[in-house]
Amino acid sequence: MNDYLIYSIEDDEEIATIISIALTKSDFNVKTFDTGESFLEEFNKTKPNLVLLDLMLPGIQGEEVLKEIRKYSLDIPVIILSAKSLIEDKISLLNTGADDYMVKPFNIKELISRVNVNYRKFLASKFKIKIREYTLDQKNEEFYRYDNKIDLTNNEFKILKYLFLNRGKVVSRDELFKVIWGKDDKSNSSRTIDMHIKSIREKILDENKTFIISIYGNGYKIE
Amino acid sequence: MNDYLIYSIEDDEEIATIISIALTKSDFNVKTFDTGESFLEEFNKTKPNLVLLDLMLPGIQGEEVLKEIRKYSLDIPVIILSAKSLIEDKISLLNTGADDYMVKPFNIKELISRVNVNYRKFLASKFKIKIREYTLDQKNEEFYRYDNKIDLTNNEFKILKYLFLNRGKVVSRDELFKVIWGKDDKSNSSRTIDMHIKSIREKILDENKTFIISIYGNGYKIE
DNA sequence: CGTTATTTTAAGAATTCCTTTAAATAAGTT
DNA sequence: AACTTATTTAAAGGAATTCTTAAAATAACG
Repeated sequence: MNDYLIYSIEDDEEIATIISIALTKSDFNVKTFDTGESFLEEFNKTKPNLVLLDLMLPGIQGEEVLKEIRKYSLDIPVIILSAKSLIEDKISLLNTGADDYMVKPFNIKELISRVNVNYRKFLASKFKIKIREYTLDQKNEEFYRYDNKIDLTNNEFKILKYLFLNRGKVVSRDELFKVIWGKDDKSNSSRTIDMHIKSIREKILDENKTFIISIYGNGYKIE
Repeated sequence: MNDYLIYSIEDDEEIATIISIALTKSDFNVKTFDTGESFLEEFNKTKPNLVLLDLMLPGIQGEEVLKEIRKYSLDIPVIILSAKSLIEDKISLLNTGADDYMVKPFNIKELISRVNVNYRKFLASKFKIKIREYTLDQKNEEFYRYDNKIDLTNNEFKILKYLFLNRGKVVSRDELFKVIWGKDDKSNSSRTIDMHIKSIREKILDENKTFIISIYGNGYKIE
């Protein structure tokens, strides 16, 4: 299975099964939801790479679901799958931020092709890690706040990358020394890491220390 | 009119007119062609930002046109507009590299919406200049060969950017001095620009000097 | 073949980045 | 509140990178 996670929101069990089987055969990782509510609950925990969204759902409607997704991310592609063939609906949804719109009944192979259009683009962005308004690009060793590049020095970038890769975990100074400088010693005396953290915080506009958090007696972490 | 250039290939005069008027109203810059041949001739001179492509054309067929476009560029979005509603056609074209597929008769407002989906993405990539296998990103001050970032120093980047912006024109050392160092003097004695050119050529793998070309007695240029 | 321009090599100057030190502030403990 | 320990900050010297210059080697032109 490849690492492309697709959430499918579809209350018609038969259609949901067809979608799930076809995408799985194409090696995608699919998870199906029968309501917008159950999708959003999971969405708040784990973000998918692509969303297939039915419009007419029991409970919260598809359009509202799309708006919720777009509040969080402008990047996750959303393909609308709907029995509503009215042109007004299509236009409205595309303008609300949907990437594509297919009218039911649709051909499953066409759906796969349209998913693949987005998967191609995903492969190019694979090396990017996003946390809050920040994006760290491992491949090109770049760092962004919103769409703006921030120039970091070599060591600054390495430290930040290690914190990104260990999101949620407290990283000690000793650990950073081992990983970035490749040495075991000088842990207690030197304040050089603290200095780098300081200049990173300045550059990325985190002077309140809410992004890179100091854990007294233990090190630093990013939530 | 905005700076988004759309080529529409459509032999049905009535449809062509509708498309042209609607896109123009939405502030796009549209140029219409009634054959694949006439389109390709113009395409070889000027690249559009997006292509609307009818499949059934007199002479060369739409699918062949798409392949020609994709030989040159994987980036230019192509939306297929076709009376062929067979699912096999859709899938085949999407897999050949089309970004979208609309079946005729289509609603013109939906077309506009789908064009806008691509226009949004274009706005983000506006600051990139591509020449041969190289991409120069003015916004983030980055330089790429194929997909790989090349680190340039400040002055190296400025010189290369000026050559990119003046593609085809011979740029003298005096001109570079004025523009990049802001001074008029020291033109004849110093060899510092030559040194920068040398290290740029090394970094971007142009040691044969076929990309940055030396014009004896006049300066440098990029074709 | 002689002249002039460009490329290359090498080394010193300038700038940027890294590290250390010491003082100031903040966090936890009794 | 006072004490202890940790973190942050400011400043300065050392290290590394980038820029500039000079001079020799190579290439282009008439």
